[in-house]
Amino acid sequence: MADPRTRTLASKTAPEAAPPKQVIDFDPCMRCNVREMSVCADLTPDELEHLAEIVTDQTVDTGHAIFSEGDDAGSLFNVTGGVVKLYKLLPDGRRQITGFLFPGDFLGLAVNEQYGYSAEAVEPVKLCRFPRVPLERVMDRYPHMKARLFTMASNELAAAQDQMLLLGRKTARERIASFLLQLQSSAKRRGQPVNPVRLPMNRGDIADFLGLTTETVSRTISAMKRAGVIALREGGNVDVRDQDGLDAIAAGERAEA
Amino acid sequence: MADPRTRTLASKTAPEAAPPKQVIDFDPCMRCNVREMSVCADLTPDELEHLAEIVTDQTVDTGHAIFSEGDDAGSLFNVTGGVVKLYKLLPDGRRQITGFLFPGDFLGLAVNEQYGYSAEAVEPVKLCRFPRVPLERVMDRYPHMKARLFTMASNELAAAQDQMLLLGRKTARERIASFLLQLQSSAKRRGQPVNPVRLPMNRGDIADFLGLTTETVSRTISAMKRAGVIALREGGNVDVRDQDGLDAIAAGERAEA
DNA sequence: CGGTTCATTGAACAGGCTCAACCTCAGTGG
DNA sequence: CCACTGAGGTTGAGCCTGTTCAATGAACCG
Repeated sequence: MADPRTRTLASKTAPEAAPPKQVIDFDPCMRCNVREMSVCADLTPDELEHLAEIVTDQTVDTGHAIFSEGDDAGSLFNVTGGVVKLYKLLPDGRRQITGFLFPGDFLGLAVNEQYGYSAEAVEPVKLCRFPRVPLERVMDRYPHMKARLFTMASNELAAAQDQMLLLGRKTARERIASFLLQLQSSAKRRGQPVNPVRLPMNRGDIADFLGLTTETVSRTISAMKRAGVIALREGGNVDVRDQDGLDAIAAGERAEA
Repeated sequence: MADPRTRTLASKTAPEAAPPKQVIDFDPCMRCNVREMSVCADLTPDELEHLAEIVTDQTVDTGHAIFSEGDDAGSLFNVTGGVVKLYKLLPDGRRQITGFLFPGDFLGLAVNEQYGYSAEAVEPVKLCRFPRVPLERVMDRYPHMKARLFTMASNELAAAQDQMLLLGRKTARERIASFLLQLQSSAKRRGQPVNPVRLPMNRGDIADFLGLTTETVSRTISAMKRAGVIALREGGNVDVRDQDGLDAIAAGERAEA
């Protein structure tokens, strides 16, 4: 059994047959804290082992790039800790953040062999990295992993359509409220407290996500604070004081208040 | 063989075992004029036959809905003629068009059993309709059809990200120019003339796609006409007179002119 | 501490919106 | 044949939301 990654399935105990450069750790995927909500959900221990053979862990510090638009799209990534922002730039530097990623989310889908957007750490990030080619080989063996990837891409597409509605048609106040609700439901999905809402990104990032300026974001948040809908906690986190009010604002009702 | 659509694959000649209501036409997919650029590209005649068993043709008139947001997502569709718009609404009627679809494009992906957006005919549309459940059965047999669907969804996602950049960060002039370039490249991909550009949708639709108002769309087009970048032809089609100028405007260069 | 980054607030500005009038054109019916 | 109608498109005038420019405050850190 020269290569455990060929179609002849490797036995469960094959560390001695691994590439000599490093000892393969079969455990990281088994121990993965976000597996159940990631692209790796529903995999059998057997399948996880094959994944573990090709995966490498990676850490990225705040403000550092994971990859940049136009880079060769050599890998897919799964966020296991921290927060990532995805963005596109115009030649003159205007920036649009297309999404924030949290533990369990994946990134790296590309259409033309190249990434269509840049990815950067909002706070210290832990990732697992799947080199594309061997990953595809594994997924060819396990179609339901491909199906899972497809489901997650579909969810991303739906989120992108919501964001288009926000960017094209909502007011600044509605955008901020919608954003807070997004963070709440994202936290809920990951089993984290919905209140207070953690806001790991700075005002500039929020602005570039919502199609506004930092000043407008700041002013709008201040106004909602003044109105008693939210309150600011330490660390810049947001305490939602009037959930119904927030929901109403996001839905486009409640012009004042 | 009571039902040819069970997992036991139907033989090649089974029209007598078909539902009595209508004679199955094995040809429509073989004759399909957009197959090569659709989700059905690269299928073998054998696979096409199985598709043909579940597909039904459909026609939708201008202004009529194909489905609406919240409907049960029972089918996927492939556009074979005409133009479709996809959109989302806010409770007060504000509308964001998330995309225009042309022959070869597909629609109907859904996340929760329900469509997340509405689809309507911009001009008379011809569709082929794949009921979801039998389609998934067929795709389970032919994984590369699933792969093709995944590729097209990825392309859609990339387009959505471009659109977010447009909606969040581009000026009205840049949006119009980008839109015209989009139509050009879409026409090119389908082997249609790039100039003049056909504009089958009205000003209101363009506005709701670009996050503007009809007035701003109209004024901006008039300004570009005055500047000699474009000219209007009959049918509302647009003749691009200065392609470099249009490219420059879309890229954010050229503040005046 | 001094320096740097991020957030907040103020004042003036402007791009695109709102409201409104008018034009064109296709269809329709007297 | 022409008047009438209605929808879509264009243009104008004034306004408003969010931007720009600028100053100040707050937190962090070597």
